[in-house]
Amino acid sequence: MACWLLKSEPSVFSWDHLCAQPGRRTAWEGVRNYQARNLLRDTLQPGDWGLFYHSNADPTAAVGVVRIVRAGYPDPSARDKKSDYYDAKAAAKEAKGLGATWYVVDVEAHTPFLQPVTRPMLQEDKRTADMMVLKRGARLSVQPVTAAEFAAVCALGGIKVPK
DNA sequence: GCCAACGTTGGC
DNA sequence: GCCAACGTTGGC
Repeated sequence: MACWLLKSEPSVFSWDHLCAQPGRRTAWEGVRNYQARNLLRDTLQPGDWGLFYHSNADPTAAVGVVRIVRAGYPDPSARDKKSDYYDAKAAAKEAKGLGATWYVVDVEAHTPFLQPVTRPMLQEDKRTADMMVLKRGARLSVQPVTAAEFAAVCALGGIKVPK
């Protein structure tokens, strides 16, 4: 069972937005970075855990645990003209049967943290201080997290490590 | 709002 | 294929 950190700007899509979705689940749309795309397409698996992280936020923090509930499949927003994430080139390629460019997984809200685990908290705790999200210039929106880091963040958030 | 870091684009 | 210019991300 792998663990991940999923970044989202709460002004665009927050934990509360996720919880308001039918079934508290959603397709993790709009990732337009090849490295993150590869993880979504090839590596994330149903049953994996994710830390939902609010970037560009006040506070910038991990706010809850999500579960990956569907493995990678083509991102519907890439071919949806009405979507902010529409990608004309990718849509044309997909329409010709040449395969999708962008991928999503489905995620489901599992447990909110009792308190947000803020960036300073992550920096100060030696169990989490090496997390990728804290590195300078770490822009990857889907990041691997170790099981130990995941457990520590859950503890800091005041919840039991889900299993 | 600033700006450093990063990824992508495009001229050559 | 190189690399400068550009746009975006995201912490502060």
